[in-house]
Amino acid sequence: MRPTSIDHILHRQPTDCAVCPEAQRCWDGAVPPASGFLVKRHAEVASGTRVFCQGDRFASVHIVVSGCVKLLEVSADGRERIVDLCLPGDLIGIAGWTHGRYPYTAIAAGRARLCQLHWPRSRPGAPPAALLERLLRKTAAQLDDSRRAWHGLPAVDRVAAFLTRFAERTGSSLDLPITRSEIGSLLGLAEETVVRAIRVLRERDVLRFEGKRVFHVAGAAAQCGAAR
Amino acid sequence: MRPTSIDHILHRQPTDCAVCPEAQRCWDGAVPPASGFLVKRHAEVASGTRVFCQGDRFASVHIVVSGCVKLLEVSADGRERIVDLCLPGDLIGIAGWTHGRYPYTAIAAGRARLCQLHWPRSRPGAPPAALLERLLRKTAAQLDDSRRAWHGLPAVDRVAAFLTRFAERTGSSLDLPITRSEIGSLLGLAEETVVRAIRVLRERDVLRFEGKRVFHVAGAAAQCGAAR
DNA sequence: CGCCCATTTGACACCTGTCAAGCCTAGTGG
DNA sequence: CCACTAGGCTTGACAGGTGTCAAATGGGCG
Repeated sequence: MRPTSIDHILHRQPTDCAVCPEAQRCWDGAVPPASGFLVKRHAEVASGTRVFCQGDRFASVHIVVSGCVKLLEVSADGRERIVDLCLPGDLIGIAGWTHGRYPYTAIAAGRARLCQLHWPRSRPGAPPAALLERLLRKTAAQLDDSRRAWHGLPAVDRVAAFLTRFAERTGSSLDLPITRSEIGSLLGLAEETVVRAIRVLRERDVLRFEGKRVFHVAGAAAQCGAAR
Repeated sequence: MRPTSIDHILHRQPTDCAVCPEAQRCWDGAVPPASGFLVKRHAEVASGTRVFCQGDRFASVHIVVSGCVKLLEVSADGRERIVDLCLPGDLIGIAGWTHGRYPYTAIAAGRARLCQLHWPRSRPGAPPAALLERLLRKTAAQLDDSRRAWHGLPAVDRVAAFLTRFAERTGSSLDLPITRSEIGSLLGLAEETVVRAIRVLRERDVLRFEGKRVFHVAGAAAQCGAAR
């Protein structure tokens, strides 16, 4: 499917997150009204929709409300790599603020809903303090998460850790919105290695296939530690 | 050497970064006076000095001014891992703000100078907006950097990328403040693999040993791409 | 139906981790 | 000054894990 841009959906007035029932998840708690938490709420977009593109001038930050967004980076030598998979509550594009341009492309993986933060255009007009504080907390948490990556773990454990984390954040029953190849790119593994790792996990009853693409994860973290 | 704590050095009055000649590097530009950029400047500490400890209650954020600080994390299964190596300009400990406790231990690797940010104690009294903005920019940049990691690269390329990045930030002649074993922990490689990778790079004339521990890196990134 | 792509499986080379041993340097104490 | 030690560094042998290549299978969609 050819990726389509998200731009045509943006003709809305800003909404104050204070009146949004889902603000709890986005901001890790309630937000006070009229303190700068203004967003444009997007309609649900189809899988493959492009939120922004690597190299585009930074415009604003997005938050994932539902679904899943993948971040793709094309490195200097031309190889494409999946940098991260963003789930509800995750910030997207904040790195572009510092650099002036987005360092990666964001594409919806499966249907997704997003909010686009209202971002001041003028240079001195930075976002208000209350918003900055939440953004900083969230970004710091994401930085911490990304450091806690799957360094040095064998392939099976890496895949198990990825699936466990994914399941924890989406519910125990999950329908993976990305291909094995993309999981491999994200984890630094070959596609075939991911397939074999998933087979091992299924044989260990850590994963159960119900129907075709629906998985069930049962205490993968515990199994992982016990079985090493 | 037994790690000593940094606490005894903290009996200083806060300094405004606006009057500091090194603020340029810390904040990526000049900072306006009296806008909340207050720090306690630490005297240079010896290698092995502990800045804060994993599990300690969050107190404040530090910035590396000179030298090098390593972040250690002891995971749930007891294994120790080097999470990151922080160089001048890097923020340390911001993750503790969100979590309430520091998620890793920070220890000086080689002599280091640090500044401790003046941090409000009371909950509503968050840092001022100008400071928050810079912190957010820096944290976002660090997040972006950490995502650009060495995923999937072969060992030689990973070590080359690490050394190149280190050299870029410290100057072309470098004296590594950490052991091969620690580099391995940081990159997710075995100590012996790091040694062999360094030997390969030396044979390729990417690295040159001058004296005993002094290296010279010559266009490792270019070599790396060309030689794959 | 026929094509395209994701998934899966097998064979095989080689990269990397593990185990073991020895060397080198700095620091320590006699 | 020298022996001694501890820890970092290096090397070798070897097995196992992982990437690569190749091919078959299956599902979705025109």
